[in-house]
Formats: sequence, structure tokens, C-alpha cells
Amino acid sequence: MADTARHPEPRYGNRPTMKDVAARAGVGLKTVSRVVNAEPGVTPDTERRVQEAIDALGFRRNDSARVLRKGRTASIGLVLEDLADPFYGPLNRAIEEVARAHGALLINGSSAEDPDREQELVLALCARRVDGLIIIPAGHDHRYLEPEIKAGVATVFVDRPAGRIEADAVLSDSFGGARSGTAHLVAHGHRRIGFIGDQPRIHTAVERLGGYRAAMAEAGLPVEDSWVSLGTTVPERVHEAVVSMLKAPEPVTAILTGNNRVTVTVVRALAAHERPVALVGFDDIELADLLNPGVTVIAQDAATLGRTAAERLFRRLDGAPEAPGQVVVPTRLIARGSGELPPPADR
Amino acid sequence: MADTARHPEPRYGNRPTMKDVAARAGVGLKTVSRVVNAEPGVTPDTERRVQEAIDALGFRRNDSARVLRKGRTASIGLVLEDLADPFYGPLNRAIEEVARAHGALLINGSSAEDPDREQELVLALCARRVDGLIIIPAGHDHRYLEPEIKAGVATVFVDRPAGRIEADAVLSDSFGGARSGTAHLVAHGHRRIGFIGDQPRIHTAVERLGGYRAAMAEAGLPVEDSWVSLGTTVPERVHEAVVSMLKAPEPVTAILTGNNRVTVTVVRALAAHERPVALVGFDDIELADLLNPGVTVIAQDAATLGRTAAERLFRRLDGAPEAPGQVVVPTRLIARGSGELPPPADR
DNA sequence: CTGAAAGCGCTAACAG
DNA sequence: CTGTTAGCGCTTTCAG
Repeated sequence: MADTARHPEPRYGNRPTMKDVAARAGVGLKTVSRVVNAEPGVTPDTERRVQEAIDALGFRRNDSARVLRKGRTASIGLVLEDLADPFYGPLNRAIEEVARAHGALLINGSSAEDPDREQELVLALCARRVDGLIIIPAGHDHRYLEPEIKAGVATVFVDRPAGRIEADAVLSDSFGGARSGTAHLVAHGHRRIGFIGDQPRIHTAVERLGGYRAAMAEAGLPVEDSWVSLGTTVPERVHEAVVSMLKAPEPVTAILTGNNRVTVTVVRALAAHERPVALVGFDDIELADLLNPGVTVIAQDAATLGRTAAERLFRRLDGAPEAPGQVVVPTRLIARGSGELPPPADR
Repeated sequence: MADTARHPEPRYGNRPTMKDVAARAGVGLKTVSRVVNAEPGVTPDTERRVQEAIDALGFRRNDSARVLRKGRTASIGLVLEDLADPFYGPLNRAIEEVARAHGALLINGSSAEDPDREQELVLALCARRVDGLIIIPAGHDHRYLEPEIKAGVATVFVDRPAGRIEADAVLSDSFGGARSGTAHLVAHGHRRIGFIGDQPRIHTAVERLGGYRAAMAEAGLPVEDSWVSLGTTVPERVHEAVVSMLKAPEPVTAILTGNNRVTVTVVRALAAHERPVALVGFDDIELADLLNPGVTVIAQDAATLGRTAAERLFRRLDGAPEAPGQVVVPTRLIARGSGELPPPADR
């Protein structure tokens, strides 16, 4: 007690250090280090004595010190939009599994779709000297990352590309998915199709809108302004968008939704509507198959997205010198009924 | 370059240190430290010079060194069962928000319901010297944590209590919830009610079974062995359990499910069944209100669970000396139709 | 096979 | 207001 009195708050609650273990075992500090790290060159007998001291003292190596010395933290950072969004669960988990296989821990946080918060989080992770970073970006200008990347922080963007810097990205085929979803509705006879998506500052929202427009154009169909609604995914706004599309003089007969949050709200809104309206949703949602009709979706493979990104990250950490590039993960249309509803016969 | 040639692999990609910044700004090391940490006692002019050097060099404080010196990491660890499970999303997010409010980062990992993996993760987090730990335990013996807790790692268990040690726990009222859900079914005329839950080594599974049994006993109803099925939540097993309960000579007319995974599978199984069977599910699930009938559930408040646990953790970190205790968060029965179905009239 | 010494980058304590 | 010194607990280096 006396010799630690210099510290007003006992450090780490006064945990034993390798020095303490060495003293107790009657060996040198480095020998303890060797035992702890299972390095060769220690007599079985010495090892046993050291191990006993470790157990007796409840010693646990302080990785902070180790990190300082070694320069690698064996941890990666993940910044996503919202940990509570079911879309990110499987993505998060897939990344975790890859990290685990590489002996790394995962530090993660939500940007809440706020670019400042994204940057704050990313830089905090850099200060912790994470070995690598997986980012689902909220902002569009990632030049703040340049010094970090130059300093050796491997970085992979997921779901949306980086802005104003060259960086790896693993993306879903948003454009293609939205296009095929729209084409699917056209194939089932629809000519007036609405699109309700996320805020236009979000890359995927714009891509999906683009896919929708492309499919409409390819079918020779016009797109009225009132058929397109981009904005936040709060239920109130989305609900309003549905209502206004349906009560127009020339109401839409089908809707394509831009993500899982929107789809859920639209399903609710349509359930309250008298006439059946066709629906194709971007992102699969749980129980979609059990609704009546089942919800036809363009499913993204979140787990593949995460796994691919993490594997790329660790390949870079292992020194792969490839140029930064994009990987596009295909989407899959799953027909369950709502997307196959015909337009009303009366018009 | 020459003076760093000693390092075979450039540390942190050769990032500048405070020393480098000090040299460039022509000030002492400690002055840089003052500026970086916004400590008082630096002339505006000096501060400007230092700041310029920081920007020019792309300096970012190395928190590993800081942590080593200060003894606190400003990070907490969260070990849960599966990051991909929608139940843990809001919990995770709520914990993150509290951590953020306290300036701490969140390191998390999945135990995959494996006690060994839980322990491995927890100890890795302890080696990183996280300030605190929030654990959704997979195992039942947490004595391995004793040295850590003694050494000052604040620990709070969530969703399930710790085993064989005294520790804080924040739990849902599993017993009470299951009991009221069962009573609800009884009140709607059911006398043969089945229970399908998770593996009996999981605390909440046992509690919920207990609540079910208690309600049955209180109603003076017997519980046949064939009405109770505990085991893994893989769809195959759960499906089989449903089928066997329904094809028995005295089939159940209602089912209580033990968690969200089970509920989803049971809903699917019942959808394929000819006769309507009443259902009350533990845990709310998305879109439960839109199914036909809507799924009556006993909803847990995952966000409150997480927030409460995190707040308790930080209170401890701030030195609150309360004895370890349990907080129970109430559940709420949400009637949506499936739990109000009457038993078939013919028997 | 083992250990002593140096130092990772930072902050605490104390001197100017 | 500013700088110097020591040292956090570990790994690296090199000498026994």
C-alpha cells in the first residue's frame, strides 16, 4: 500500500504486473513475458513456477502497454448508421466473425446518419490506433481520413462509397436491384409506379431512385414528380407520401420502397387502404413471407457485404498492395405476392 | 527516416508524436500536451503555433500511451449472445448512447451462447483494461471474473443474472411476463396450453417456463409433459415441437413461446395449420401487428434494459458504493389477436 | 535458457 | 506561462 500511495486513484485497481509476478516467482521480468506469450526457451520447471505466481496473483497481461510497444492493437473499428437497425445486425455479426478469426476485437459505434458524429467517431477510433476501419459513411467528404490512411490505417467503406478520397468500398447493387424491382412491377402490368426512398444525401437512396427511373425509361413510361418521394424514414413522412400518391387524380398502382424502414411503414399504410396496391420493397424484412400478401422484396445480402469488407480489410492489413477498388454484391428479387398484384382492372 | 530505421515495421506507419510536434513548433513536449488536451495555461500565440504544427504533421494523439499512463481506457466492453439477433439491436444501441454520453467507446462481441467463448471474450476485454463490462451471460459460473472485479472492473449483467458470484444484474420480468401471458390465454378459455422455449440452461428460458407453470397451477390446470418443449431455437426443432403438440390425441389449443426466434417459427408453423391455434409470444417482433391475426406478445423493453444497465455501470465507475443488486424491468402484454382466439368450439 | 536495460508516447509532478 | 524529469507495463535487444 505504501509504495503505491503516490497514485491518488490506484491504477487499474492495483493490478499485479509482470514485475510482481517475476518477483514472486523469483525470475526475471522477461521470463514472465515469455511464459505469458508462450514463447519458446523456458524450462518446464521455470514455466510452472511462473504460472503459479500468475494464478496466485490473478495476473492478466495489460494489453495497453503491449499495444504501445508493438504498434498494433488487434482491434478494428466499425462505424455504422444505427446499431438498432435490423439491417446492420447481420452485417455487424459477419464482420465480427472475420475479426475474431484474425484475433481482433471490434469497436463500434453509430453515426446516427450525422456526418459530424461519423467523423468524431472515426477519429476517436484512429486515436485508439485501431488497425483498420470499416465505415458505413454518413457524410460525403472523407478527406479528413487522408492523414490516417497515409499513416497506415486500413479502411474499407461498406454499403456506400467514400466521398472525395480513393478507398475500398463494398456495395450492394442498389441501382440494379431497384431497376429489376421496378421492371418486375412493369412486367405485372403497372404503368404508374411510385418510389418512396430515403434522404437524397444518402448514396444508396440516389442509386435506387436511379434504378427506378432507368427501368421506367426503358419501359417507355413517364415518371410524374408526384410519384417520387425522398426524405427521412420517419413513419409520419412516409405515411403521408403513400397517402398523397394514392389519392392523386391519377393514383399510382404500385410502389417501390427504398429501404426496410420505409417498407415497414408502407406495408402498414397499404394495409389500411381499401384498394390493393402492388409493392416491392428494398431489403428483406422478417416475416415478410407471412403477411397477406407476402411482401416481394429486393433482398440484400448483408452478411456477405460485411464478410467481404472485413476480409478485404484484413487482406490489406496483411500487406496486400492492390489498388483501392469497389466490389458490388448482387441483390436478389424474392417474389412473395405483393409485387405480383395486378393493377386494378377498372382503368 | 534514418532515426526510425531501427524499427523493422514502422510503428503505426510512422505517425508523428508529441515530440515531433514540439520540435516543429519550437516548444516543449508538455506544452503540446496542454494544447492537445485543452488544458489552461498556454498563450494564444503559442497555442496557435502548436496547432499549426499539429495540422501540418497530421498529428493525432496516441490514446494507447495515454491509457497506459492514466489507467483508464474510456471504453466499456459488451458481450452479448448474437449481434445479429434483432432483440439485441436496441439494447446495443441504448448502451452505446449512454457510453457516448460518458465519453466512452464500446467494444463488443458475440458469445454465440457458448460459455467458453464468453469467457474468452470477457478476459480479452479485461486485458484491454476496459473500464467496465456489460455481459449477457452464456455460462453459469462467473467465478473467473472475481479477480477482475476485485481489481476494479465494474460489471453489470443484463437479461440474465451472473452465476456463482455477486454482481449487478438488470433483468426483464420473465417469470411475471410468462405468467401473465399464460393467464391471458386461460382467460380466453384455453385449458390445454403448450410452452415452447429455449434451452433449459438459459436462465430466462427457465424463468419463463416457471411463469407458465405458475399460471397453469393458479388456474387449476394440469400441464402434460408433451405440452412443454425446451431446446435450441433452430426452426426444425421448434417446428417439430409445434407439430407434435398439435397432433396429439389431446392437442393443445394455445401456445406460449419463449422468445422471438421461437415465435417466428411458430407463427410460420401455425400459418400452415388448418385449425386456428392461439398464440402469445415472448418478445415483440416487427410487423407482428400486420399478420392475420396479429401476434399477441409479451414485450420486453430492450432499450430500457440496456440504458439501465449502462447507467448503473457508469454510476459504479463514478464510485457509487452501493451493494450489488438486481433491477427488474417489467414486461408488457400487447394484445393483437392471436392471443385472444378462443379454443375450438367442438371440444 | 535467462535477464538487464532501453524505450514505445504519453501525462503527473515539479521546477523554473 | 513553460519545460524537464520520471515512469505507466510491456516488448525488444543484446549480453550473459
